[in-house]
Formats: sequence, C-alpha cells, structure tokens
Amino acid sequence: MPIPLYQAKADFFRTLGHPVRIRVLELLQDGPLPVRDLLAGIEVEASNLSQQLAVLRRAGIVTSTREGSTVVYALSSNDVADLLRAARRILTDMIAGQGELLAELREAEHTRPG
Amino acid sequence: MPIPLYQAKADFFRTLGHPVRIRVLELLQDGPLPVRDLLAGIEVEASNLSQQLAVLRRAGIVTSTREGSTVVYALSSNDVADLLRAARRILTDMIAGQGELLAELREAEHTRPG
DNA sequence: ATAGGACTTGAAGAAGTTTTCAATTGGCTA
DNA sequence: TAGCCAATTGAAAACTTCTTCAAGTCCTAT
Repeated sequence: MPIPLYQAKADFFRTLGHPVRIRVLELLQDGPLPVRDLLAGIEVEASNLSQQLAVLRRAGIVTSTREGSTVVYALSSNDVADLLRAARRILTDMIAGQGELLAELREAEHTRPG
Repeated sequence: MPIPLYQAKADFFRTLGHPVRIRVLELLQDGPLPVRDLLAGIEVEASNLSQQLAVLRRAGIVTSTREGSTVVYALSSNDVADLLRAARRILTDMIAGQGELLAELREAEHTRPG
C-alpha cells in the first residue's frame, strides 16, 4: 500500500517547516559542510542541531558521511536548492502583497465602505 | 523588528505541511473553486476543511470571497502552483533515490561490511 | 419571521513536535 | 588505555497542532 502522494508532499513540507532545518539547508546550498560549521552558523545547542539533522536525514533530504573525527553533511539532491529559491520568490511576493494589503486596510479605516 | 526570513520560510512550509491543505492547493491549481467542490474532492468533514482553509487564509496563501450563499477560494499567487510542481519533482526524485537506497540496503544484508 | 443550506467558529481533548539534559559512541592523541 | 573532542541518542517535559462537536453567522426562499 503506497503512501498517497499528497501525504508524501505534506510530510516533505512539514520536514522543511522548522527554522533550524531551513538554515541548515540554506548553509548546505553552497556545498557540503561539517557539523562544526553548521553549528558556527546557527544559534542552537549541539544536541538540538543533531536532532534537527536527524529529522532531515530520516526524510532523505540530506546525507551525512563521517570523515575522521568530524561528520560532513550535504544536500542529497540539488533540486532542494531550487525549491528553496522558489520559496524565497513566493515569500518575497507575499510579503510585498501583504504590504499592499496593509496599505488598503489602513485606507479603509478612513474611507469606510458604503 | 522584522521576522527573520528563515523563520518566515519555516512558517510557510509548516503551513503547507498537512495533507488536507496540500489537496486544497492542488485542487485550486486549475482555478478558483467553491467550498462545496473542495469538499467533494477531499475526504474530510466540513468543519475540519474549514479549519484547514482558515490556516491557509491566515498564511495569505489563499483568498476567499463570498458569492451569494457560497464561498469561493483561490490561490493568492500562482507562484504557489510553481512551488507545488517543484515539490512534485523533488519527491519523484527522492522516491526513486530511496528505491536505490533500499536496493543497496538489501544487498548489504548479504554482503556484510568488513 | 422562519426554515434550511453553506460555511465558519470556539473550545477541549488527543496526538504530535520541540527542547533539554544526561548518557553514549567513535575517533584521535598522549 | 585514558582522556578528550565531535557528534549523536534516549527520554521526559513543555509546547503546538489536529480533530471533533456543538453552536454560530450569513444568505435565500418561503
């Protein structure tokens, strides 16, 4: 019994839905990095970062390989970078759109609808 | 104090992270629809659908307009449709990738690492 | 005004996720 | 092999989201 595609999509987006996980993916967009560097770039405790990396690993979004005493993470597909770019575009538009909405709302306070 | 972009992104993805919400967005990809039609296309109680529509509305991803006694929903930007397509592509790749991974794992059971 | 249909809302409990801390593993060097 | 650093794990508590149900709004027709 295969998981329906809409469920898989929802799971995938839910996996992206955490600020630490987003920052990890953004940092990995320019190439693989050791945990040490992720830790330096994100304000979070080591054990919390590890938990979030585990979520990304379980979802198959990143891969980890041990190199000596450090562990290096990488995006498992560069389509993920595309997706993050698409999301940035949408968000930019939406924030701009909300700016307009806000302006309309402010106007509405003065020019009450008839 | 503006919300950091990585937080906005995480919130946005979290909003997409629910099977009913994904199906709503998929149904709206081809144009606006009244709630009645969404309800016909998704196996969920009316009140549950309403709750999920409210989540999408609050996030600014869909808009609703009342037309007589029915309410019509639409995507607020067609970039959302692009994003869903990007997600479908990634998911397809990932599922294929996981097929390979599975094959490797099965092999590993027989050819134990030395 | 009343009834009925379409949709939404509020609130409470159930279910799921996140954070945190202590304990643990794996590798390196003395 | 002892000690250390890097990273991970398990488990409990704190928090958030989801589902459900009863009650509510808004429109249309009688």
